[in-house]
Amino acid sequence: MANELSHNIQDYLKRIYEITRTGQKATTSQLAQVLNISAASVTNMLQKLSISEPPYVTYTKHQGVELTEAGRQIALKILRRHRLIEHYLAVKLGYAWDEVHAEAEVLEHAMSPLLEERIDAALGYPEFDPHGDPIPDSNLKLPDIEQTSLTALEVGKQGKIVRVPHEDPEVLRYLGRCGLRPGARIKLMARTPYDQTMRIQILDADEETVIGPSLGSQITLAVEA
Amino acid sequence: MANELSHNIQDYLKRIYEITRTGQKATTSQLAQVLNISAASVTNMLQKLSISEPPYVTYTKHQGVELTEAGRQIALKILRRHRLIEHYLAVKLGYAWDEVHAEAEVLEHAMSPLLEERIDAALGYPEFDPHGDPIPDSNLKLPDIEQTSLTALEVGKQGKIVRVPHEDPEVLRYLGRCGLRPGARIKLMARTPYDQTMRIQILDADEETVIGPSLGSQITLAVEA
DNA sequence: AGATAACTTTAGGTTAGCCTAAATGTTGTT
DNA sequence: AACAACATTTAGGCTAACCTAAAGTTATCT
Repeated sequence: MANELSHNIQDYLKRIYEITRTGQKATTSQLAQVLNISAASVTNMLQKLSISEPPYVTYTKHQGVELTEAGRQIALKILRRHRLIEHYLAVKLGYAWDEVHAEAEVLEHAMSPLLEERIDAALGYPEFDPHGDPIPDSNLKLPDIEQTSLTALEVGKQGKIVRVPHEDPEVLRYLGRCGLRPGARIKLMARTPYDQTMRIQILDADEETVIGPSLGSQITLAVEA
Repeated sequence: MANELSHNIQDYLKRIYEITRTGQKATTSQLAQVLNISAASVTNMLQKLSISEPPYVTYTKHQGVELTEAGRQIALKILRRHRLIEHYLAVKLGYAWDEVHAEAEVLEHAMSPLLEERIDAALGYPEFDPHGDPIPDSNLKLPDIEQTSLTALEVGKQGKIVRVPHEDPEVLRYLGRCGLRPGARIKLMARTPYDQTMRIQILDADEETVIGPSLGSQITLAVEA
């Protein structure tokens, strides 16, 4: 299993990375949901990934998985490709903000190291993709910056939107219409006590919009002083 | 089987197209060789392709296959993508002449119609790829031009190299060193009687080179008056 | 603590695409 | 026209990923 991992396995590792980024373990059913396959199939694969040589995840029954260092490297490599492709499509081929994800999802598995390098160079070795996500460099190091989610922001504070990772183009377009795009500077005006609905001012456009916590938790921003 | 054909099947159809382009049928063993799999597996697949709905090939035992119209459409679509990608990589990402094929071979199966259109547009809707191969347009029509192979050229006549379809980068580089690149104008000076070795003058570079019939038959050119 | 709900695992099965070995068919040479 | 050499087909198997149904485990609520 050492040499070329299947697309499938790469996808598993990518998803596990995404889920565990915040520190929690990735559970069987979470993975079944995001991969849109049965939980039984996930269990099978997780067991395989944990006994492979090298192991890509640490697995404990009923407890979910975490990535090993080997697994993390793979996940970061895919992530790098994904974000480079997104960036490239947006900048060089005129893709809309909401069209890049689906295309990148496929191309990330079909890309040679040479193409990765050429695209990176053509973009001038960017640090962030059009969603605002950081792009791991060729040594798979991520520029780590301090970020909060919109739900964690204090009322009255302001920040710049850095990431809007939703995969659904419709949601992306909706957020775009609200002014909630990567790069936009916003200020949290109010948060209602029980349902945590937030009133937000788009600073540069002089507009206001409203967002609930389920979407808001997925919006990442860099807090401004 | 009507909707999304597997990469594998697309590859089969592409190969059959290439082999049958000159009018002959594609045999089991020819396919086994170019696909680098066993003849038995090929037979299996050909039978599947001939009884699918719609059928993609017409198959007669021991006689090989030909593409149906449905099969031809698929093959041309792949071919179009392959050549667009080759062209794009060469022109926009600085790929060398011998690096484009391998990358295109993978990407052609991972490309959305949108990407195909964008790349086509970015290149200005080209008619030929960097190997000199014609690119089917978005309706899958090929610009058909009169071409001969080097082995069929009369001694003393001259022409422009249009296609050097060899997939092996080493061979491509070798041909390049000899001056036998797409676009080069050449003149056939002599052909030896028994082994058909050819002496060729590279017109614009004022060089001469020698080539045997096995390689020469793969070089396509447009005869000049 | 016991019951139920929610989640996870096991067991057994499917499909696509490949393989090898053995059987059968075709063709070219004498 | 026979037969060797080669090509093709059949038969039986393998692996990767998926599935469903049933069994087992953990968590929650009273």
